[in-house]
Amino acid sequence: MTKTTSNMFILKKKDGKARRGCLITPHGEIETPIFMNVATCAAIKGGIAAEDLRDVNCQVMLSNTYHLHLRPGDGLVHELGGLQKFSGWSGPTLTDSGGFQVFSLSQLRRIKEEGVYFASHIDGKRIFMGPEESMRIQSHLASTIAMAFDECIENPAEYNYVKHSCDRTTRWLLRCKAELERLSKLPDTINPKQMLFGINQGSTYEDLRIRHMQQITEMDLDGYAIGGLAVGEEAEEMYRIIEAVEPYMPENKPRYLMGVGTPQNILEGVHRGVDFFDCVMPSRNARHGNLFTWHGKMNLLNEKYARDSRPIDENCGCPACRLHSRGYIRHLIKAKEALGMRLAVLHNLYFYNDLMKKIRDALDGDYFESFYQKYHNLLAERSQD
RNA sequence: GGGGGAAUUCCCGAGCGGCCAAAGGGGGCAGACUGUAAAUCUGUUGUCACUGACUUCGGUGGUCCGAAUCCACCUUCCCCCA
Repeated sequence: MTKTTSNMFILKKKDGKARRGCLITPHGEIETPIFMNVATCAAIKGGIAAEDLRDVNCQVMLSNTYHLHLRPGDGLVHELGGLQKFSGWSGPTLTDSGGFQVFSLSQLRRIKEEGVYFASHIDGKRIFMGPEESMRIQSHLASTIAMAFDECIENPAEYNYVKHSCDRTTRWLLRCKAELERLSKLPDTINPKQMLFGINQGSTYEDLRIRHMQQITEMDLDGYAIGGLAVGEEAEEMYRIIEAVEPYMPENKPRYLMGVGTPQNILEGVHRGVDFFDCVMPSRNARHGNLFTWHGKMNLLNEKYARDSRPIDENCGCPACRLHSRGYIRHLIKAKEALGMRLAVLHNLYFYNDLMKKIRDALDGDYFESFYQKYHNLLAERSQD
């Protein structure tokens, strides 16, 4: 892959395992630790536009290869200028490879050495996706960061299956790298500096995790992700795996814990040396009335909030909290007014991005450890407010 | 004025002699959600001293071992004919 100064990770500071960094990309700088906002189909569900992402202090928009390939088609997105022009989001983007769908659409797929045969969840049509297809689609989408095509295994998983799956994921990674290098040289490639992150698998087996991490870090990629966690195992087990595998991750490359998680999970992840996170939780839970605040979680749909004139969180500067009461937003969600979900999603995304900002501030100000001690349990509790 | 039909638990609506505290929706209440097949899914929704008892199917009375279900009258509503 072409190496230029525009794709560079700078590790600014460390506090224990926790890292404060910056990834410089052609689409802007990404201050880490960071939470990426999930926009699977090139939009955050709940009616959130690119403009709103700026209001909510989003740094990176994350979209999905599989979903955009099926609809509207990656060729169409390419014609319309790639993900940035297509969505109106001009900042950095990351595309997930479709590997997670191999797992989440497991009823509709068959895995082989060459790739995965899916049945489209939209119309049942048979489609094939392998490493080359995933890279071609992501190249069309022109994301800042492309993810390797992997198999995400549900936990618990059988040791031998995991071992063979990891080896296949490594072979797939080699093919991803070769294909993306080829694609980046093509004249109609929108983002010739597209980065590639490899993905570590190995379920909950520390030896397989380490072995696989050693395999993929030999390839000198732009970043390394830990995948296959928060998919059925206990949180403590997830932390154990991160701790086991972290020493084998290069210091000078960004580290991404895929699909994680709760505010508490994220703080624990940072504490263990992770830089990048993403999760559907803030947006999905918001749509269902579950909100995150600095005094714990709350279910806004609960009757006790019906006559509550306070904002969701008094310490929040999001568009919902600046102007609206709990009682009002609760009413909107219950009445199925689109605005209700929108405000709730804006709040949760703002909260997550604000959490990351506060974590970065704590690292910059050398008080991360006390920040961690103060919040790592509080964030998981139910709000008593 | 004559003829016909209907009234069911918060709402709509099924049930038409025992297996009915009464299907199914809606609404209410609560829970879940971790690289989004998710504006979804699950539980619960008469009362209580809750593996049982009690009250409930427009009202009153009756038939029957037993009635939301059958009969009589009453009340209200709807439709058709005048």
